[in-house]
Amino acid sequence: MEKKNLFGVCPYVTSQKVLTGKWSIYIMYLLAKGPIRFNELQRQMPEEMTHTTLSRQLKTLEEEGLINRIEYAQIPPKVEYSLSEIGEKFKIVLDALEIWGNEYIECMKSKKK
Amino acid sequence: MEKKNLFGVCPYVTSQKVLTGKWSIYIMYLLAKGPIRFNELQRQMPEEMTHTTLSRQLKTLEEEGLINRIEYAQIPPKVEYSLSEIGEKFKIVLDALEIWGNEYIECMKSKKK
DNA sequence: CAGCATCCGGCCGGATACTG
DNA sequence: CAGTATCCGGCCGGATGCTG
Repeated sequence: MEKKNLFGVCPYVTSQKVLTGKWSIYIMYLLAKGPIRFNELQRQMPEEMTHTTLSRQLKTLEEEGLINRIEYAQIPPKVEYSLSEIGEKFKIVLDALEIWGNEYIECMKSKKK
Repeated sequence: MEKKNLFGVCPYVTSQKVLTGKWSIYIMYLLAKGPIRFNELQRQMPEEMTHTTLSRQLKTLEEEGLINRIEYAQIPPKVEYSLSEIGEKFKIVLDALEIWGNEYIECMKSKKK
């Protein structure tokens, strides 16, 4: 039996692809709180990252259709990012990740002793 | 304010790290069905991948504590992989991913037209 | 303020070959 | 059957500098 590329077919393979970026989950988490501007977003990221990197990640997520980018025609420029419709639905994944992530952290702590 | 590495603190950052591997989600999905042997696992993976690659991914997941590796002392060798306790709890994430992944796939289909 | 162009280095996954 | 050793190429993220 021929093996196939299941991207766009299997939900797990597809999700994996979307979540590959080093920051995608955290960006989605921040956007889930509401629309946010570029610089504010960068400030809230957990680790230092250049705007180049953040910009690239956002562009990828936008191309994947997870987020919306709204540009206001003004000086200085203002751009707001927000979750798209399908991005909003991603919140159930975020919820699950939050629960599991906390359990995992606890689990690791108790093993280190 | 100093930015910090929130691995082991923030559930999202921690989860992201764990899910970076190109195959991690699908492996977890297959293991969630029950214990499975190495070769059988490889056969069920969606795309062709060498055993070297699979072996490395499994080792990583094992080091992270998500899966158990049980080696049976026999010839020919037999090794079974299964979810650890914290790995079992990961199922809620898998469920969320399955739901969202399918919605995402549908969403993309309708946009391509 | 937001973004792009470009360069660079490291890491990760794939391929091949060998071991018990 | 399962795994390791080694090499290699590509991709992705980080750094820097320029644009409107």
